[in-house]
Amino acid sequence: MPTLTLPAKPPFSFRSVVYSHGWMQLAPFVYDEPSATLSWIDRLPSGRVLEVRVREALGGIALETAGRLTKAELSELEARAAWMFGLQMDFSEFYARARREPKLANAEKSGRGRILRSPTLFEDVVKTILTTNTLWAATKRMTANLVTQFGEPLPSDPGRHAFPTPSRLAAATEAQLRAETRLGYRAPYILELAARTASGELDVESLRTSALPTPDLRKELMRIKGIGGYAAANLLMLLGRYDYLTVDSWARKMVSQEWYDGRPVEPPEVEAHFEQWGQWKGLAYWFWEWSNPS
DNA sequence: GGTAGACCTGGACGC
DNA sequence: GCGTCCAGGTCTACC
Repeated sequence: MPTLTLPAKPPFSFRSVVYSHGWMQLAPFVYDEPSATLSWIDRLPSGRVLEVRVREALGGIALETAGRLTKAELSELEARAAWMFGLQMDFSEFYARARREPKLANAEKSGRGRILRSPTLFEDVVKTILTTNTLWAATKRMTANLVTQFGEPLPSDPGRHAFPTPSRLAAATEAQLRAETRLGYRAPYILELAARTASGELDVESLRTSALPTPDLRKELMRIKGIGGYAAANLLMLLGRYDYLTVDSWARKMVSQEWYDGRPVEPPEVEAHFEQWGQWKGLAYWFWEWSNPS
């Protein structure tokens, strides 16, 4: 397939999206720094498993993959890439406010705002659950185990796998997910999510285009077992809703150092510092230039 | 609605 | 080497 170029609404920075959070370190994503190329193994709804490679292009992204795709597959791939990189997202209102805040003065120039998403929201929900109450190294390990053990292999290189489908995960046992995938107590959460999604009882992908007010959407996300306040806020950010903060231990530490001289702070104190940003507070917090990041 | 205690795992740390 | 703490929290029971 020839390289496909997809335009993005300016300002756009491929690097800013890739480094927007840790997702690019999670399987099946692979980021090659020298060539500045993000690649992953994807499984399209048609059943085709392929490697997708994306790099920056003038005004957007350049996407390439091997083999001939049908028209429907090509269209699906374009839609996925547009969603993952938020190509048409508009942050002009956020930038207008950020220009008046020294700690966010570089946001527009650096094209900050877009946050890397996975091809499906199901994958993002699973990964988000795997970030809770654990170290980042363990999140990477659990995700890699899931992909290797349950993802469909790339035909031309069976050692590489796509993210597992809901039905494949639903067919796993809790014992397997605990003992072999090392998910611990998160195993029943992942299993229940996969089973509800595979059966059609839960349509997580529909939440991408939900018109629900953010508090209602948050409640909807929190009906998924394993998704609490932090995880819901993270998923809302991925959905382009920034009204809630992802207040975790790292956030508390940053706010403590920034405004409280290192004294331990609670979530309400973190919230208070970004309240004035209204619907943009999640982004203001996320891209804040902390004095002592660690 | 608010709070205490349990929960897998594994790296970091103190002894 | 061993015990304890805790991390990009959440759930359940109880009040």
